[in-house]
Amino acid sequence: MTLSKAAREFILHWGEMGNRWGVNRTVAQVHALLYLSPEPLTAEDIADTLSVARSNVSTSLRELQNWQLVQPAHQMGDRRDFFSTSQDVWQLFLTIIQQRVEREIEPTIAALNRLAIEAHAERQPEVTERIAGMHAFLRELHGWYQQVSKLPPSTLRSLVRMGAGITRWLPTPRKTKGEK
Amino acid sequence: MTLSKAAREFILHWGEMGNRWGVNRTVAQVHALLYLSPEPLTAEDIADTLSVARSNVSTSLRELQNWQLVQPAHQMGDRRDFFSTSQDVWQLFLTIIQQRVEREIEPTIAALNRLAIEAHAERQPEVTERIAGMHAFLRELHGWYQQVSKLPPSTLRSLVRMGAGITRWLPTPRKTKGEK
DNA sequence: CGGTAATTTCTGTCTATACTGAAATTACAG
DNA sequence: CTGTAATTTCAGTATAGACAGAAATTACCG
Repeated sequence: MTLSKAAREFILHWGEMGNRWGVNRTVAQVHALLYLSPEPLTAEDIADTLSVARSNVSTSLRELQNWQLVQPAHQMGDRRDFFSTSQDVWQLFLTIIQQRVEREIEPTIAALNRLAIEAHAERQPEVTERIAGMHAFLRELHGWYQQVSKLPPSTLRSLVRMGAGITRWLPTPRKTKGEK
Repeated sequence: MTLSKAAREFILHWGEMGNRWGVNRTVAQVHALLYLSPEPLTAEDIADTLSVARSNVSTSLRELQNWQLVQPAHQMGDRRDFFSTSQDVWQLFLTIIQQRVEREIEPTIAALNRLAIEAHAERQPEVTERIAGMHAFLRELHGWYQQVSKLPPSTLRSLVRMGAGITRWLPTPRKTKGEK
């Protein structure tokens, strides 16, 4: 399969972005390709299109499936696996956040909890204070995420669209533009 | 300078986290150390404490200053630079987000804008559609961020504390727990 | 049961980046 | 200026992680 210039550049840019956020470049590229593709693709399609080894694609697809970003599907009369990803960007975004929260934020909160206790036992008031501060912050943010992520997508999107305008509706209203 | 066990583990964990999010491990460790330290430290303090080369610390500090996370300071009668970082976790968080938005999100939005036009010119309706979808999503999120990041920290924090409870106050109220 | 297509796993190689130590530069005191 | 402390730059080395290709495994056909 051959890519248009725009598609190629999109995939390259996505690989680059992935890299900056700690995601393997090939993994990000495979995902970008699937995102662009109107139909599911086989691993071989992907390898050919991106010019990477078949085995590399296999590993990347596995990784994307672990992240729940890519699903395999089958077609009648074809033994190969076809892979696809959601084309709903919000859906993708929420999945990625959810995974990173589970894999990184939650374990970190647990670790900080333990370390705050340890620092306290070691009689290190400043260190205890800082670790506890970070711990409280992550818990706060995590609590917010937990609640917000459970909202129906439409509510979530309107919250985002509202932006800071939200403060307009709060019980102790802030000054709005134009007021003195 | 010698670290307590809790401090050492905190720094190591932070380095690991940095790594997962595309930040150089040493850079993250230097920042973690400064975060824990009650007073500003010299580059040499840092190098000794973390057991890395003095030059490596120099580069990491430069990087952290570029990210506006670390500030140099001077003390009377001492020619050395002393470095410190904010101990306000919210402050740190907002700075990091701001930097990543400027360096990565904004350029990506610009690139997607260009690529959507290009894909359209290439008569690739599906590709155009997908790129435009991603573009619209990032713009939406970016607009939200722009507004919210300008709120006074206290307002921001109460929004986070409120979590999904915010929906309670909206003009077209959603069902709240307990209601039918 | 073979036989074959598809896929995964594994091992060695390669590459990008982190890191060190030395050299160069800067800043400043006397 | 000259000497010394502090810092940065730079070139070479080391290392972690990405990747390819071969071998092994799996799935399914007749």
